[in-house]
Amino acid sequence: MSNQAAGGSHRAAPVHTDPEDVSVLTALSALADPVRIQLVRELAGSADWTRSCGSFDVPVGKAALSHHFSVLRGAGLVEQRDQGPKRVNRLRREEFEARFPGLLDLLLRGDGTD
Amino acid sequence: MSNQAAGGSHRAAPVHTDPEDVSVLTALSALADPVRIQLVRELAGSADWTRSCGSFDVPVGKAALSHHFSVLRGAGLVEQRDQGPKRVNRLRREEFEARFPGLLDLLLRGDGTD
DNA sequence: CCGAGTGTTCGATGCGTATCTTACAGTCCG
DNA sequence: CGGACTGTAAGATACGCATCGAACACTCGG
Repeated sequence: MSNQAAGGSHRAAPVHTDPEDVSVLTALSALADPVRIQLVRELAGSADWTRSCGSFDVPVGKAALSHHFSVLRGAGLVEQRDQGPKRVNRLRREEFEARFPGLLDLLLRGDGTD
Repeated sequence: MSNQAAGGSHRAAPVHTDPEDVSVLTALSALADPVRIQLVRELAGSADWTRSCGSFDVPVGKAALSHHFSVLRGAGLVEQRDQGPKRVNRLRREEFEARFPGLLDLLLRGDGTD
């Protein structure tokens, strides 16, 4: 069972989806939700691997939060890594941009119009 | 009752929303639906004002179809005009592109990946 | 080894919405 | 006028999904 080398965890690694394998419908569905939009925006304003799941200021419980991150992973928007007891996140900017050019920019440049 | 000059109708004119007044969330929600994606794509492949609502090859009844067009109007994606007994459509490409740059292209250039 | 902290999973619930059927309102043509 | 055609409106239904509470799994520090 040689798995992690440095700072690894013995937990089930999060399942990631390559943005290249994501359909337009899946991408749009993932982003068509107020909570997930907020997550992506907040994540975009932070450095990679600096935000744990619980560190986001969203008005939902942790169960729903976990679900939202699962959806974001499935859409190739977020990458997660276990760091001690926490699960830290990274927005897959370049990869997602390569698959859906301009889409992320739309969200991030998005006015408050919500 | 002098109302319309050329080819007018006495029906309640469809309510349109200016793309400028559409939120990102509304736009994404409108496009996060298989039927509406197909409508937009088919509409994009046709000349303006040449397609009546019933001329689309979608697997839903006309009631649901009417609803979908209502959503597309509300997202500033489609403009409608009454032409005789039919209601003809036009994709608001430029206006929508100005509000959400690249979003329509994403859909239209979208691979079959659905 | 225990306890605090973090996140996932499961079951249940509520709400939005996509859908259909039916009925209705216009428009046009004969 | 009457009938065919087109689209909307209203009511009913069903399914998806966002949410929550509770239980569980894992990590780390005393």
